[in-house]
This record gives sequence, structure tokens and C-alpha cells, in this order.
Amino acid sequence: MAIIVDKVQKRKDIALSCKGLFFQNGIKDLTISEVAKTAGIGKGTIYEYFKNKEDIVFEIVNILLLEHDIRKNERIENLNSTKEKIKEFFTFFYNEEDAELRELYKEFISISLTTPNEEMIEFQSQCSKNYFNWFENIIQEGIDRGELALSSKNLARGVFVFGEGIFISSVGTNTIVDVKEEIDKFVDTLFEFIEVKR
Amino acid sequence: MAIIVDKVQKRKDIALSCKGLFFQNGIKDLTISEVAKTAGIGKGTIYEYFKNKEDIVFEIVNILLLEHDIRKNERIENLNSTKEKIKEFFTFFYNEEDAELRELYKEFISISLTTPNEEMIEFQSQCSKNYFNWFENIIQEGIDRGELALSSKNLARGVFVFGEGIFISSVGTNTIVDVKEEIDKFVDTLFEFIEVKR
DNA sequence: TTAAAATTGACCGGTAGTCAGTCATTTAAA
DNA sequence: TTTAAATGACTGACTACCGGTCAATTTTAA
Repeated sequence: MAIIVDKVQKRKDIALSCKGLFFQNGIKDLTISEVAKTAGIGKGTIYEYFKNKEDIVFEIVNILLLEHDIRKNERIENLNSTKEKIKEFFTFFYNEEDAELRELYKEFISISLTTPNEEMIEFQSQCSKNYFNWFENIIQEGIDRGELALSSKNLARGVFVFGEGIFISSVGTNTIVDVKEEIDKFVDTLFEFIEVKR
Repeated sequence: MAIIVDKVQKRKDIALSCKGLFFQNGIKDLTISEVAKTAGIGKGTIYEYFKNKEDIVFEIVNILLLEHDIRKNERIENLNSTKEKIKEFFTFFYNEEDAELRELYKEFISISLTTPNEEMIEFQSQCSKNYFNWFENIIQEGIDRGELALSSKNLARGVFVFGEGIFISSVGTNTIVDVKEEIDKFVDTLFEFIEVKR
């Protein structure tokens, strides 16, 4: 027998070691050779841990998104009002500190649109489900506390999906100048309608 | 002097001649040689009319989207209620007859996320602006007719962007089974709130 | 020592994009 | 009317390069 390396861990290590490279250049202008050199391993070894170039981005986003979720969870728990929680949820789309993940997430979306892969779809679906549940719970909580109207729950998916939409729009066009402002306007107005007047 | 061809028209002709190829195979699994063969011209000629493979998709979507807009405009004009108009607006995201354009639009979004190009951003921004104005007008009309509450107008961007979001979600995950149902639920519920009770 | 596991980079097939040359048509001089 | 010059359109062989493979080599535990 020989040493059995922790394949899962090494995959993560390699992915993270070239995170900056992907962030700066984007997947298009990156060669596997460069990635291998940066990771300090041979080109062939890359393929021992990844199916292809896209798979590396997948791993990076996977790791970063998980870390991001933990931070986000903590932040949201410390907030009181439903509106604040929902707004906090959307900060990902404009926060300076999430810029790197946002850039890589963008690449990931692009990949998953053209090279759909069973695992990626599964991952994205899982993320989507989690976020949506999270989101739905926040709204449900608001309803239970008598803050929101009952049928607000039916808006959960829509409001959740609104985030993805504003992201795609802000990245692909120059029509949305201030993402935060746009989000605030939407959420504030929506709350004018769904908040229960006492 | 020699022959002078209508470069703009020829660009369109070439693009449309290989529309089916892009629809069936997707940009990843297509070579310029195949495209040239399908178009019945030499490989070098492709580069006389297009910057690269992506530019061909851009042209196809450009043409198809314009045609689509005209049809959509007609349909919306024939509708009466604001709610129906808005729902009609979103049919693009699930309609069987728009399946082809939707597929190509998906490729286009993917391209514009990773290879941003001045022209593409301009095109997308223009589209986005047009659709948004259209959308805003529909809502404004509803307000003027006393159907909708005044501040509904502030929701325009959000509801508009919701469409993009549901598209990305439905394409990239398996969480949205029935796009039409999801859209209807969101719009119906939203209207419960923003419609003026008489 | 040994054998399995891990690593490697030379190599291969294939593709995007280039470019030197050809072709077809128009213009204008004779 | 003829023909030579001019030029835009077109072409496909060619190049540079890249993703991915694999036979050979190194590493490591037993």
C-alpha cells in the first residue's frame, strides 16, 4: 500500500490555491498549465482531482459559498425585523466584501448554462432549495409574528428569484447603476403592501 | 471597383443559415468549420463578417429577439387587463413556440457573462431598457385607470427583473418544475396586494 | 523489497483564427 | 469595343496553442 491522500481535501487545496487566478483572469483566459503551475503541481495531477477546467471553478464556488452561507446565517440571526433580514439576504449582490465570490459565481452561472453537468445542477438545486427555505422561513416568521399578511408566503419564490434577476441584470447591462438602491426600493415598496397595518 | 456586397445583410444571412446548428448543438460543441460548411462559405469568410464564434450567436439572438418583440407587442396590445398584459410579458420564459429563442438566449447570457464585449453590453442594456419601459408603461396605465395602487410603479423594476431570475433558476436548477405556475402564483399574489379594492 | 498509489510532462488530436494568394467584377484607358 | 488595371470578396492550408491522455517515474507504506 502507499499513502492514501485525502482526495477531497487536496481537491479543495488545489482549488483554493488558484482562486485568485480565476478571479483575476476569468476561466476563458486561463490555461490548465497556468493553474497547475500556480498550484505547484504537474498538469496531469489536475486531472486526478478535477474533471476539467470548469470543475475547478465549481469547487472554488462550492467552498466559498459554504463559507459565505455561514457568515450570512450569523448576520441574519442577529437581526430583528423581517425587512432587515430580507435586505441582509440580498447584500451578497452588491457588498464589497463579497466581490470575489460574486465574480466567481458569475463564471459558475455561465458555465452551468452552457455545460450542464449532473453534479452542478444538483449543487445549484440544493443551494437554491436551501436559500429558498431560509427565505420562506423568514417570511413565515414574519407572518407568525403578525408583521406580514398571510398570503405574503406566496411571494417567497418571487422575491427570492428577484435576487438572481437583479444580479444577472447588474452584471450584464449598464442599466442598474446602484444595485443596493434598486433592491431597497423594491423591498421597501413591497413591504408597504404586505405589512399588516395595526 | 469590384463587387460590393451588403455586409450587414450577409451577416444576417450567414447567422440565420446556421441558427439550427447552434440551437441543436450549442456553441461549445460547434466548430467554425461546421458553421462555414453549413453556411456554404469558406472558413475565412466567417471572419470577414464575425469577430468570433460568440459573435454569431449574438447576431442570431439579435435578429430573433427583434422579431419576437414585434409579435409580443401585438399580443399585449390586444389584451385588456394589466394583469393579463404582465402575464403575457412573461410567457417567453415557458412558451413552447419560444423554445428555440430561449435556448439561444441562454447561450447568449452565458457568453455575455464570461466574454463581456462593448457591443453586447450595449445591446443588452438597450433591450433591458426597452422591456423595462414597456413594463413600466403597462403598470402606469394600470395606475391611471385606477386599477393599481400608486406606489406599484416602484415595483416595476423588481417585477421585471423577476422574469430574468425565474429564467436563470428554471434553466440552471431542477427546483422550478412548472415555470408558468410559478409566474402565475407570483403575479396573482402580487396583484392581491397592489390592486385597488373598489 | 515490493507493489500500489501518486505524480509527471511529453505527446496527441483538434480547433480558433490568420494570411497569402485567387477569383470575379467593375472601371477606364486605348 | 476591347482589354488591362484595380480592388473587394473569398478561400483553405497553415500556425499556434490548448485541453486532455498516458507511459514512465517517483514516492511511500507495509
